[in-house]
Amino acid sequence: MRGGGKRRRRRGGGATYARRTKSFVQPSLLLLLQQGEGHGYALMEGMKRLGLADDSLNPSVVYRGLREMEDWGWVVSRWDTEGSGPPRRVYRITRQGEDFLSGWASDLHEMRDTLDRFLIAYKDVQGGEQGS
Amino acid sequence: MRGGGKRRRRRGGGATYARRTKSFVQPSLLLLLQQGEGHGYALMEGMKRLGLADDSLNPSVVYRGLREMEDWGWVVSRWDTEGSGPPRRVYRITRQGEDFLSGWASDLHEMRDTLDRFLIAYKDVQGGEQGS
DNA sequence: TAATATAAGTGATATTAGCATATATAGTAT
DNA sequence: ATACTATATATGCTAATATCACTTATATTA
Repeated sequence: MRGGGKRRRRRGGGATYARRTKSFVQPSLLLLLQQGEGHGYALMEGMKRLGLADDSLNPSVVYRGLREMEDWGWVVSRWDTEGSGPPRRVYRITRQGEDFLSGWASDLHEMRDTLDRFLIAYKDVQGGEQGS
Repeated sequence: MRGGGKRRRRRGGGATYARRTKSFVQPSLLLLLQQGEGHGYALMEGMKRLGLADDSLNPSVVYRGLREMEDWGWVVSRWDTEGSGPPRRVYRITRQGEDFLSGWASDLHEMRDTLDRFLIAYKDVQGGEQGS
């Protein structure tokens, strides 16, 4: 579990591949961006809408997550000053980002399977020894 | 997701309830201990056997996880010098530990559901735009 | 003009994970 | 006897990650 093995070679910006399974925010952002470009605030709302985050999600996590991914080349951004309200930094996913998301998804799939094994084992134990 | 809400009151040892969903090692250890007492090394093997960890699991994570849980009162330990090989520190889960495991399990259940939502959404997007 | 919603950030710190290494006991091979 | 291997527990240090508290700014509404 946990990414499966020691693929710990460093990337350009200081990130490692091993971090892929850890954060859930970044893959969620990439997932939303694959459905069309968007800015931080809207993406944050989108995560809540899809049930990928709740109100405890701090905006700083989103904004930092996006800037970080831009450093790595998974997304690119531009300023949007049209419309009302403060200017928005609008992000678009890159080809690299899409590739990375794909790998991330399979790691998360593994993680879900591990969680399933845990939950099944837990239920088994619970069922088998009610009044120890 | 991520434990649902801001239940961030501090515990005795400095741990927070919010950490519950994070580590996967400690709930796994408690799960194994619910099936009978055991020492660190054996528990580590047990985790691998159940598919809850792979070879990348560092023993220090297990040993520190156990000592930490002893500080919190989820487990108690004794030395076992019988049998061959070096002495083993044998752990047993406490009532408190069982209660905590139960809450941990429901957090992990939530987490699995969130992962499922992500994976389904990802599959949908993948299916809908093959040649963008 | 004050409050609210929207929007994007930064600085500092807390938490968690991982790597490298140390120590020790007992069994097996040379 | 000595070296090697498996078992067993543990600590120090550092890297990675998450979270908290706070700042800045624009536009709308009361």
